[in-house]
Amino acid sequence: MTIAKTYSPKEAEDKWYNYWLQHNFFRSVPDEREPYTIVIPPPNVTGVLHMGHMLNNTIQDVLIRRARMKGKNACWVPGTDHASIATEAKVVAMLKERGINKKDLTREEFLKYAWEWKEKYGGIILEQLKKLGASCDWERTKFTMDDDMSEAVIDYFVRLHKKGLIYRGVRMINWDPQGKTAVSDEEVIRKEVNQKLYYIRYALSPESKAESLKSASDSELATSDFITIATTRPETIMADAAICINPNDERYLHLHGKSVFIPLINREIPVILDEYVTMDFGTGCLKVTPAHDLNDYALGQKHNLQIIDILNDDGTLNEKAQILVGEDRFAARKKIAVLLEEAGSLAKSEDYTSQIGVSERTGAAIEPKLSMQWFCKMKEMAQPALDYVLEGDVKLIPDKFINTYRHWMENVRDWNISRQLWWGQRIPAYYLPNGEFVVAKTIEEALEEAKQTNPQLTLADLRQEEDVLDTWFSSGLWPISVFDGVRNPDNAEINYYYPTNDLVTAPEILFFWVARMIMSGHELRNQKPFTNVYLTGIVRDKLGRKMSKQLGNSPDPIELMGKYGADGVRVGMLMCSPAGNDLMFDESYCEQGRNFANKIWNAFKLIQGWAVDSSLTNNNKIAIEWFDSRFNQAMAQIEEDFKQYRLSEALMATYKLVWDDFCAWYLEMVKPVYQAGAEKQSIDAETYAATIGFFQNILKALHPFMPFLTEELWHDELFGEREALDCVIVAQLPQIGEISTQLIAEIEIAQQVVAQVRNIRNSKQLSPKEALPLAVKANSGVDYIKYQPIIKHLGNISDFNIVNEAVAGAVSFIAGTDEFYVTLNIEIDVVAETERLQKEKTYLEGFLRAVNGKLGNEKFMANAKPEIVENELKKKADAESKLNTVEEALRNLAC
RNA sequence: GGGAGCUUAGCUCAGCUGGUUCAGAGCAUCUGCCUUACAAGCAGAGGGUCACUGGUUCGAACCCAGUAGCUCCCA
Repeated sequence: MTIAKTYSPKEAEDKWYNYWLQHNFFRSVPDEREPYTIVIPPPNVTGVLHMGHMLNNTIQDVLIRRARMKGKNACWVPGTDHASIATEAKVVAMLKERGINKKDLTREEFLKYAWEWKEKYGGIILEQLKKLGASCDWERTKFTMDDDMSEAVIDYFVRLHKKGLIYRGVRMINWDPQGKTAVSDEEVIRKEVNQKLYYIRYALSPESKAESLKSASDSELATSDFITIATTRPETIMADAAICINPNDERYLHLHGKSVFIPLINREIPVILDEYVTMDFGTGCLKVTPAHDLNDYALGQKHNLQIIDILNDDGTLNEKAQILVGEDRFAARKKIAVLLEEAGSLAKSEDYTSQIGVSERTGAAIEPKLSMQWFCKMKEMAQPALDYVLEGDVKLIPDKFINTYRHWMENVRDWNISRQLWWGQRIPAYYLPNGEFVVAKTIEEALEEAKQTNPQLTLADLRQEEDVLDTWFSSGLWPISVFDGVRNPDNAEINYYYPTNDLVTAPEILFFWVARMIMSGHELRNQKPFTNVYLTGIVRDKLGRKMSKQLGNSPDPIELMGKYGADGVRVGMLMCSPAGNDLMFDESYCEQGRNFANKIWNAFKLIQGWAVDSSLTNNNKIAIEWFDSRFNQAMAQIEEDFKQYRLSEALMATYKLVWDDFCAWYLEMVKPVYQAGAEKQSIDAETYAATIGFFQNILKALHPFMPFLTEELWHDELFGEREALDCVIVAQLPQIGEISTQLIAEIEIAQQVVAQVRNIRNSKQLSPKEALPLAVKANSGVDYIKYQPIIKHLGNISDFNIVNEAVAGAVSFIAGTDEFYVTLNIEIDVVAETERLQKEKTYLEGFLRAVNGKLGNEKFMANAKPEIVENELKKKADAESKLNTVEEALRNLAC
């Protein structure tokens, strides 16, 4: 391999991704190994890759690659969902550009265009995932509207309907006037908006007026002539069915049993009494509009009020409004305010902020609307789905989401599953001429069933429901349907892969999706769909704002990978992503990732420059033994981090192992002194072999995080000839070997010594090239002779002596509990040195006091666990020993 | 309005069962270095009243109560 100075990811990425594909490394088929399965949260087929996907899929890829390297049969199933509202909206827009109006098309014609659109743009996001390195089994790619997937959805619908879990009914639903469809409660986003609160006068009817004269209070809100209501929606007054007041409201006692006229259209409506009305909001008089408000609807039901729906499906006013017919609801609001003003019915208007619901998909203000819809009963389905989580069969990571989950599941309302769209699975309900319907998988089966009540019926008499099912209804089956487990519940694949292991998704869709998969898993298989749900945070910019197209604060993932390399971006994403917490993303994390890749590249370059000289003996036995221990220690730590899904910590442990332990210490310990003129630097055979072995293990440890760089280096000739299938992607992670904690601890002291010497050089402005003499007066059991070569080499020490007495006139420092002396050729600043030592002495004395305080405290001795007491005793001994050393050093300085 | 969570260094976060020489990491900052792997680097350093107030305890970043600020979910 030719040696570039820096790692350039571009070629490596394309090369190795294709290589992996060619050799089927992502492919999984059931075998005798333990399966490890992840199903991708299917991205919206209309989508393009954003930072949320990057995070989500990086995590999945790390998990799946690691599983593969642990000998599991790793299967990551990719795919997309059909996103009915979003996709239909895009197709409608596309048609509009071509001058085609959806209304002029039949359902079949429209679907043809929609599929055409899907074929053209639908695969983009999956292609983008490949750039990231996603090791999905692409042969398994699924789309929620594939024939088999749709069939599963229909089967499931029929099944739930048979069990009485699906019903049809009139309900107040969330209507999206732009998408012209109902949306579920979960798809409505609450938004704070500035509105106006209009105060409108309703005239009392003549007989009401005559009577009320007697009892009228002097309230200006309700004189003998009118009462005033406050509303944010004056355009709906034409749909009013009553005015409601609180029976306890003393201001309005005179209105009990009276009636009033709606302004402008002069329709008479009753005044009703209900404690529901808040007396201190607005005027205490509430206009009741059952067709256009959820609460008013309930009130209307209770008081048996008329329902007048004055809105069309697109949000314009219909004839029932009598005035402003054909105007959009928002235009009508402005116009009616003017009309009311002119009519003298508008008392005043004031600014008011309140929350309104907007459609998650189209952004349109949601219109509460009465409509016949299909519903899925949630109570029965929610209970077992809640139990899976509460009993720990399904683990939410982090577990703080259990509370949220429980709260939602315990307060869940029936799920509106019908959508007034064409793009999706059409509900398999068939209406008979008499208005009844049958639910069946096909029209033929429906006819069979219908014939049981009316044998005369033919296919032509049946009319299929126009609505399609909510996309979540199909994605709720995802972990089962991708393995064909709905249609063929006992097939080999579903039995092998299901339940899946880990699901990686966003907390935002805990209910939309996660809960519903648990429900369908329970319903269809009496099993959980997955064991662990890893909930990622939302990717925000460094100001904490959610990344969005409108703000333009989201970097383009593809450009980002071009700039920092896929590995760099993966590292960058993971570095700042503790589970369940939002991450404040900043490009500098990717930069750090890129720098890390470069560091590894250069460490490799160093080793590449070595050549074995068999005449040399191995002087690096301790270094080798030490790094071996450190490596094993780190691997154990990383294993633990993964068990707890602390991915960012696992990455950081790997990062430090490579950068600090391997590059900064190990390589510096063993690296041959530069031999001028030599093409390669001579090194003994044992050190060379050990180092290459370490490097290879490091590549394995790094691979899940940085697949491309590691694969690139894995195939270098440095490691000898490789078989075609000998790739790090399928290499097995090293077994965790023995860890000598003593060796690690002692090397740590040696490292401290080296750092202190360097520090002295630095602070005295001495050149690193100037070798210094060092002496140690050891109280501890550390065998410094053993570490002498390392300390001498790394600290650039001329002589390293072990002494029994303090060295006069030297700068001293403490490492561990031992005192070290560096003799300098320059005058020692006695004052500064004394001050430094004095400071240390004060600290140690304080520390010792605290420890002695504890040990002298009867309650502490009585209550603390024995090992804690023992520890305190050790602290005491150590501190006393150090204090002696410092005091001695001070005495030395004084003379 | 109801519920949940968060607040630790300039930034992003660890800190497990209250007890290690426990106040940590990475980045950023500062100082000195173009030292034959790497300036995308090396060597070293500084930086925190653990949001605030009280309580429990021999001992509190950690447990409890209250206060403030922030975030999310539901209505």
